[in-house]
Amino acid sequence: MREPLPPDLFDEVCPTALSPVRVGDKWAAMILTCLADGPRRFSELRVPLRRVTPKVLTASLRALERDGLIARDETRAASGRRVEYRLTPLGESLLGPLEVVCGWVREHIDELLAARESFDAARERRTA
Amino acid sequence: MREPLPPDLFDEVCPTALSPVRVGDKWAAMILTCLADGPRRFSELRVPLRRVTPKVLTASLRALERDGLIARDETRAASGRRVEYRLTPLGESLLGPLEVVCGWVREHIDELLAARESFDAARERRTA
DNA sequence: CCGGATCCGATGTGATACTG
DNA sequence: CAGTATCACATCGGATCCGG
Repeated sequence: MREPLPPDLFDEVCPTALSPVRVGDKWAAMILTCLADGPRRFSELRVPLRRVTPKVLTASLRALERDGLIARDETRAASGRRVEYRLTPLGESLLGPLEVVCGWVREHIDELLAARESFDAARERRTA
Repeated sequence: MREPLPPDLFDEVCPTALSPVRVGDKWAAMILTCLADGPRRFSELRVPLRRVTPKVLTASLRALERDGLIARDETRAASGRRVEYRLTPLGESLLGPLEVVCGWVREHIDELLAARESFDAARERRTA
């Protein structure tokens, strides 16, 4: 948690768009993962999620907050504004199931991609 | 499996739209569940999934087939056409994780709905 | 620093009608 | 029986610009 999140955390792994299993919207699973080991600031989350615009990140965070999976803590000080997001107990309880499906995807992503390629190739042949 | 699928199988339970966890598109998880105990014909699937139009059901089945999760078997006979869908080994391997997330939803759906209601009520107050 | 406002294309979902 | 064709609509994700 003390360490900042690496910028390439989701660059290669976790191709959410490719997985048949989704948690919340496009970015929700990554957000939960980022919060698994402690609270994070908005700008901290933007590092690994650098391909998402602020607006969309806000929308995802709001949706997770609405579901009671994360909580938002805002503190105003002379140094400026500080907003932190953290998992609620409910959000933490979702980490287990989330890891189960992530494990499944990691284990079978090759079969999945091969099946798609094969299917698309067969369709291509039929169209041609 | 020999028994037909009950028409109200998904009427109350499994409010997929309410769950933050999704498998494939809107109907994919229900389809996999229907196929868990054996192959089913297109028209058999339409019984529990009576709120989905043929076009959308076809699209869902195609998507699952593309991912290699189900297989499509077509046989033509004098009695007419017969198309059956069944889980592939890959599809069967997904049943475990699927049940894990379904269990989580069953266990926490009340907290989830309460959180949403509370959040929306607070937002309502702010707007007013 | 942490967003909101606005616009827009892509995608998902569905009703209705029709077909090999 | 097992789908297709067409049209319509809502939501999602993103680009861009703006604000406290």
